[in-house]
Amino acid sequence: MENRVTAKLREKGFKVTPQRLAIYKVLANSKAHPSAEMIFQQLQPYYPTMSLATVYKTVEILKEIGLIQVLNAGEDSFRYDADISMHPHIRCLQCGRVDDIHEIDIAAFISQVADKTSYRLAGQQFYFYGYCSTCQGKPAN
Amino acid sequence: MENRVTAKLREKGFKVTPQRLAIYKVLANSKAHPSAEMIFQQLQPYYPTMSLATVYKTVEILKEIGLIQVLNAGEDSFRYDADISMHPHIRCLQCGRVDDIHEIDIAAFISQVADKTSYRLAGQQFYFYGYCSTCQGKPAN
DNA sequence: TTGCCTGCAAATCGTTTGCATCCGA
DNA sequence: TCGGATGCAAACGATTTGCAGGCAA
Repeated sequence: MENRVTAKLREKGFKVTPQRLAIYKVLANSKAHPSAEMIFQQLQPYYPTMSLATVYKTVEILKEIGLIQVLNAGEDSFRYDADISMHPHIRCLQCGRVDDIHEIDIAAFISQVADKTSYRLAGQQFYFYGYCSTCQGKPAN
Repeated sequence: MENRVTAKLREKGFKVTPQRLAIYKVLANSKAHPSAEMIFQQLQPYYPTMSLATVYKTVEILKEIGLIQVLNAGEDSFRYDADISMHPHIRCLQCGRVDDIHEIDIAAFISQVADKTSYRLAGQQFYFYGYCSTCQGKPAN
């Protein structure tokens, strides 16, 4: 896995640093779609001197070279996902968690859009909102 | 049109002010999905003393009472849409404009998701990205 | 060795908040 | 009249930027 990252970074002319590998690793091993702050917190124990700025600079690079995708699920911060396959996301309006939705056939939907629009399509993101199974049992919202 | 806004505001216990009507009117008459700043700029000539804070407070209320929806098309700011029907949006990666996509059958897609997820669904947003017809003719990206 | 990278701090920018005054009901 | 609304300025929080020292190649 890190071979792919290392290769891609070198291929695009970027240096391979421990920080960059660590940040990618966090994303690749997580299903939580962490924000920059969450990545930072998670690496804090292992890279005590790492800066939040480095996290931001790194995710920007990882996005540019196509190793991750950026999510914007209506929150005040961005989230990052190392799973670059085309899949919808869903965010719990109560606890804020963001989950993947897999095994959905999106092709028909996209080709419909491609037919209707005069834009040349380059990408898409689908966001659903609701209440996760844990939060459905809880009180107010 | 403003009757509906007036009625809804009163019904929910909010006062009807010129600022609120003006802000809604801007949204209702626009296809551009303006941000708070854009709404503010557009009203500046007619309401020179209006504050950006008022725009933010008002769109929050309009969203709460279901008169508008909030868009988050991967930019650094939110956009607002008085068309609360369920429709995808598309943003030009070159010039930044955001357009509606209508006449798309979304029902099948949504019911697929409803079947797959354990969430109780409450809403959704679909964003497409690409290059608008104007920008397709231009140079670099 | 050399230029890109990191980490720190300061700067930005969209958005929110506190508060005194104002105005719709 | 009176409580909610406005407008101003300050506060906030996420993200970006400038720069000096550090490290990958």
